[in-house]
Amino acid sequence: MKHKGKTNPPGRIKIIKSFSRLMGEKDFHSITIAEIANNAEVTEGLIYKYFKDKKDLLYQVLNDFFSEFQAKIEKKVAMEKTCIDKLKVIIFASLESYASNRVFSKILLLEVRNSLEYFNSCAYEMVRLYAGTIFEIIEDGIKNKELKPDTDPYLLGKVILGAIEHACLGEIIFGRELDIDPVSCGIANIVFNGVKS
Amino acid sequence: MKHKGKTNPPGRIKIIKSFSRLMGEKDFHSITIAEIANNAEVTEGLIYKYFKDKKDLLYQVLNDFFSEFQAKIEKKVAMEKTCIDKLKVIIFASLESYASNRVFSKILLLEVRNSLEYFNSCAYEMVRLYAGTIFEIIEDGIKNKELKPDTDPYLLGKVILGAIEHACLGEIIFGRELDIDPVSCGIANIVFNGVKS
DNA sequence: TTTTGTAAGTAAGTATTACTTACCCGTTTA
DNA sequence: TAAACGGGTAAGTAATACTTACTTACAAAA
Repeated sequence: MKHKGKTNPPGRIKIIKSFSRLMGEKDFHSITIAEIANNAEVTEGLIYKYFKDKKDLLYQVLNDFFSEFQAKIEKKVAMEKTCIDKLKVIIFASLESYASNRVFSKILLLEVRNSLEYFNSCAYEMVRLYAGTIFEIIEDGIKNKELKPDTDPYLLGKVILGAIEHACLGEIIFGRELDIDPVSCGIANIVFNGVKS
Repeated sequence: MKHKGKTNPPGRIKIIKSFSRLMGEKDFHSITIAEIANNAEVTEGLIYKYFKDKKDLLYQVLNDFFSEFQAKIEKKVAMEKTCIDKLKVIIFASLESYASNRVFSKILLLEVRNSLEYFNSCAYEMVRLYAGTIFEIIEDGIKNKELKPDTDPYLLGKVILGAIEHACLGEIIFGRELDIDPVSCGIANIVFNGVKS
């Protein structure tokens, strides 16, 4: 009997909590199903009631985190008027989320992209939405002349996303603190004004 | 009896070739040791003569690729005079290498960063060298006034690295062709001149 | 009130897979 | 000439992801 996803029973919650905790301590591959089950005080079999396999558990956890992240971003973006301010908010809020939720950022930036299944998951659907809003903001910015007319919106989007990710990658991997403010201002300054004098 | 690394026997070469071939077809985790051994026409045991474990094999292959990559970059950079031209060359050459060697880019961008062992490997040592040269070029560019004086060299380096990686990530993951020229020019244009009109 | 269906959870497997151990054989070297 | 060593094999072992068959509880239908 497979779980249909209509309810959220205590066992499932315990599994997700246990797994998230373990992801804070080590990498995905070195976490075992037995470990997750023991830690959650359920049996191994129950994990396979709620999750297709180990990776599905990873994707569902990411999906939960990303929903929250996406909602926060949308709300903050809606409060800004100009394209540049919206993008600045996205840069800041993304860095803030990555810095404050290490498990989330570890999963998103380091653990899922290596397998193609991920790109068919619900989690990836959300990521596409997030990227989509960035592209739209840029397109609007080009239309209303805030941004240079020859800007490639997709490329600019990728540059911003890549900059955000790479700027906090070291901190995420090595568990260091990240000083969000100067980093997000720095990225915005580089991308909007350029570094050539 | 462990291998000391003084020679490069045919078995070792066959293993590396076999593994590289398989990495072109699927992700690291779904490649089995048995598969690598069969494909290389050696026994599983031999793999553990030359490689500590499966991940060590991954790191050694990456190291081989990266040496080549690094040498090519260094040579091209040496031919340029200005900081901006040097950075442009790095952007172009990096994208070119990622696009022309998918196994290399898959390993570097998608398969190694999730485990801490990698950051103690020789391969990572080379990556640090590569990043180091970028930082140095930027520092020189600030000193000789090519770049704005308030530029944070480390942050700019990360933005460039992140932009390069993210700009070709989709193509690497989904095996699509990448049109290097417009992408590398586009990144350079964004980073050097900014997008604000 | 009985029955029936279903969701939550358990217990004991199985098959796969990374890794080990003990060994063989030819070349060099002390 | 024997010991050491490098390249390679064969047959294990231990661990770990995943399965299958089962129990219990409970709610709705008959």
